[in-house]
Amino acid sequence: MASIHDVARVAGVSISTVSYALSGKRSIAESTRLRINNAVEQLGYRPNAGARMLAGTRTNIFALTAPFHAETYAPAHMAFVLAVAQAARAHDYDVLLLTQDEATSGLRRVASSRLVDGIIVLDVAAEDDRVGVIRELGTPAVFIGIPRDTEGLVCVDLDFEAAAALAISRLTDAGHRSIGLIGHSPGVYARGSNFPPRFRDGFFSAAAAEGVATAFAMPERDGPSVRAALDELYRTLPGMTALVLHCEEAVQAAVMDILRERGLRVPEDLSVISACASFETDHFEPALDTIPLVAADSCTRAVELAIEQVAGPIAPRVELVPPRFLERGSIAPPAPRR
Amino acid sequence: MASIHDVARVAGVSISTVSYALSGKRSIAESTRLRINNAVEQLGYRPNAGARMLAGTRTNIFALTAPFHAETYAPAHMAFVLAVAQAARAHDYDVLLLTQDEATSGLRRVASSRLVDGIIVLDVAAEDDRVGVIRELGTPAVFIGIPRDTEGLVCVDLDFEAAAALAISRLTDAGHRSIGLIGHSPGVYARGSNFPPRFRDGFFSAAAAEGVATAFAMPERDGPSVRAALDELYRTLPGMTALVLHCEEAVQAAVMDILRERGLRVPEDLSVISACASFETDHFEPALDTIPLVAADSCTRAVELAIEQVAGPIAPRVELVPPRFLERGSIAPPAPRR
DNA sequence: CTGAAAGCGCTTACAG
DNA sequence: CTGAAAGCGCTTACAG
Repeated sequence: MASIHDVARVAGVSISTVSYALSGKRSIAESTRLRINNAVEQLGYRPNAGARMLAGTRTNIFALTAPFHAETYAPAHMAFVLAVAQAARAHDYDVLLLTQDEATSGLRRVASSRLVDGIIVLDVAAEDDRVGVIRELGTPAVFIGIPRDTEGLVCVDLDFEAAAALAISRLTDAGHRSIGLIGHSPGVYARGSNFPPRFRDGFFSAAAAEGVATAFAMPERDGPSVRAALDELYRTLPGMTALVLHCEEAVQAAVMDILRERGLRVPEDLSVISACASFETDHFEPALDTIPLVAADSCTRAVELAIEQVAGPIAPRVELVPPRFLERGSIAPPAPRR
Repeated sequence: MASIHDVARVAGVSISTVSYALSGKRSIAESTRLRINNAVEQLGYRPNAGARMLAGTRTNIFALTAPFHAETYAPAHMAFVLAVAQAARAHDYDVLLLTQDEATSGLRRVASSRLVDGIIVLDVAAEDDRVGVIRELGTPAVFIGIPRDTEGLVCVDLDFEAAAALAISRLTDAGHRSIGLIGHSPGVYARGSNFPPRFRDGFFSAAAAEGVATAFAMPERDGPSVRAALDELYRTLPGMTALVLHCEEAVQAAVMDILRERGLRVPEDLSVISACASFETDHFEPALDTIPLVAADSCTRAVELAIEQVAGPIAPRVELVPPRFLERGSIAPPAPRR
C-alpha cells in the first residue's frame, strides 16, 4: 500500500507538501499540485485512516446509537439510520453503529478511545440512560428526539406538538368539531419513546384550545385490534367526522381497508390526515393529506450540529423542525349527521 | 486523556509491559499485572484507537455494506444489520455502516485507507457490483447471500432451496398433493435479490420431484392484491390443500385474515407453512409451522469467517445453513374435497 | 519476567 | 511557495 512517502518521492516533493496539497490547508504552486495529483493517481494512494486519526485532531467518524426494541417500528428506524449515514457522508464522515446491548458502555468505549468525534443519538426515550453518559463524557453529541431533561444537550426533532396542532387546525378550518386519533400501540407509549406522547398531548391541547371533541385509541397492529379501535372511537365520539392517524403503515392501511369495507368514503364521510409518518402515504386509496416525518430533515441538521461541535463547543439547544402539510384531498367539510 | 505513558509511570513499569499486560500477548508477573490494572482503573485509561490502528495489524472494524432499496423489507434488513453488529461486538469488532449511494466507492475508500479489516456484504443481488470490487481489493469479505458467480468468494446463507424442499416434504408427508406458494412482490424478484428465486426454484423442483401440483402468486402488500393472489391460486389449483408463505409479515397477516373471513380453517381446510421469515409467526391465529430465517445464524457465522480471513487467507466457499422446522400445528392431512 | 527503542503514516508548528 | 522534523500513542521485534 502506497504511503505519503511514496507519493512525495514520485512527485519530487516533501511529505508535508503532499499533506498540505491534499488537505488544501496551504496554497501550493499549480505545477506542484499537478505532480502530486498525478503521483496520487498513479500509486492509487489513500491516506491511512489510523495515521490520520493519531496525527490529526479528528477521526471523521460519528457513533450512531440506535437501540432497537421489540416495539421499534423497523421502517421508520431504518429511515433515520440511513438518513444519518447519508448526511454524515455528505460531510466526509463515516458512521459507526452501536447496538442496544451496549448502549451506554459502547458510548464510553468509542468516545474515550477517541474512535469517534461525536455521537448521534436516535430513538430517544423521555428518561434515557444515554443522557447521563453523554453529559459526563462531554463528547460532541446530538439527540434526534427530546428527552425529559434537556439541560446542556443539543437536540433536534420534528415539532410533534406543532404537527398535532396543524392537523387539528386544518380539520377545524374545514369545519370539523369531533376528531378521533389513532395512535401507536400501548407498548410504544409504555416504552417511553419520546415522540408519541408529544404528538398525543399536542393533539389534546390543540383540540381543547379549539373546543373540539376528541377520542383516542391505541390499537395493536392486527386487523381485529384496528377494527376494535375504530369501533371504540365511534362509540365514544358518535359524531366523529375526522380522523388523525399517527401510527404504523400497516395500521393505517388496515384503517383504510376497514373504512372501505364499511362503506365509509374518505373524505365524504370521514376526513383523514396521516400525521408524522416516515413512509409514503400517496398509495392509499384515496391518497391521504399528510404531515410527513422527514427523516432527512432532522438527520441532516443533527449532523450539521455535530460537526459544529467538533470544531468547538456550541450553546445547548432544542431545535424543533416545523411541520409541513401535504394536501391530497382527504379533507372535506363534515357530512351532515347520518 | 491518559496515555499508555501515564499508566506506565503510575504502575512503575515500561510502556511495553503495559501494552503486553493489556493484550495478554506475554506473561506478566501477578504483582505487576495488579499494579498496571490499578493504574488503568485509577486513570480511566483507554487505548487510543488511532494509535492502535497505526501500530497494530488490525483496526477491529468491519464495514457493513447493506444497500436499502424501495423493495427492501425493512424489518428483515434491520434484523440482519443488528445481528451482524452484535456478532461483531462479541469478537470486539465495531461495525461501520456503508450506504447504497456509496456501494462500491465506499468499499474502495474504507478498504484502501485501512479503516476496516474486512467487509460484510448484505442484501446480495445475483449480479452484484460489489463482487467485482471485492475481488479486486482482496480485502477479507463475507457475503451473506449468494451472487451468481461465487468464484473466489466466501458466502454464507440459509439454504433456501433446502428450506423449500423441507416445506414440500413436510406437506407431502401429511398427504398433500396440491400446494400453493405465495411469494414476494414481483418487484422483489425483478430487483435481482438473490434468495427469493432460490426459494421459488427450490419449491418447484422439490414439488416436481414429488409429483406434486403447484401454483405460485406474487402479491403486493395491500389487501386487495393478497385477496387476488389467493383467488388466483384457487383458480389454477382448485384442489389446493396446502399453502406455503414466503412473503412479508403484512402479507402473511393478510392471508390469515382473508382465510378466516372466508371461513377457511387452518389446518382443517388448509395447511399452512411460513417459510424463511425473519419475524415471529407464533402470534398468528393459529400459530404457523415455520421454517425460520434466523439472522443471527448466518451473521454469526459470517463474522467468524471474516475474522478467520483477517488472520490469514482461507479457502473460498459457499456455506449453506441448514433449515430448521418449528412445528406449531398448522399442518393436518388434507380435507376431503369440498 | 521486563525494558529500551524502532516504527507505523500521518499532521502541523517552525523555519526559511 | 516549500522542507526538515517533532510528535501523535500505540505494538512488537530485539535484547537481556
